[in-house]
Amino acid sequence: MKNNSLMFLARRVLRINHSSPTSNWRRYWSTPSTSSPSTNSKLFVAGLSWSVDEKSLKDAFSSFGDVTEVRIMYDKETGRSRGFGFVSFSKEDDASSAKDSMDGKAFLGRPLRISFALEKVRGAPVVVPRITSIEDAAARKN
DNA sequence: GTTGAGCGTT
Repeated sequence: MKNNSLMFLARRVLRINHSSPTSNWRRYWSTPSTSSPSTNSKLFVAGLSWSVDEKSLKDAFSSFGDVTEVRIMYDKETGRSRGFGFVSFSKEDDASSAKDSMDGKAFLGRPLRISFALEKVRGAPVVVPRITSIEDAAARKN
């Protein structure tokens, strides 16, 4: 029937426009560049009170291990904290234990939200996966 | 004197 062939074509179009590019976009957002988030020794710390500075943040995390870097993002104009920052440990083990025990815990009146940081490096080339057309992949198979 | 999810260089 005519409708059957139309549906067949429609399904193929949907597969081409949806399935493959979707997985490419997922990979773009979930794979920053280098290491996987689970092996990251840098923590993303949000939920900070606006009165928290880098010193008090480092003091709070130093009990879990060697803190190599503490960075809080400040507003460019007002100079006040933006409420989140990054804490690096020399050992991933310490970062992991610090995250486990500090995540959700209140710090200066606000509950902390901690997760492993994405490896964002200024000047690093952005890895954009090539959008491989499904026709090429299918043609290569044959 | 304020606001409240988030992934970056003030």
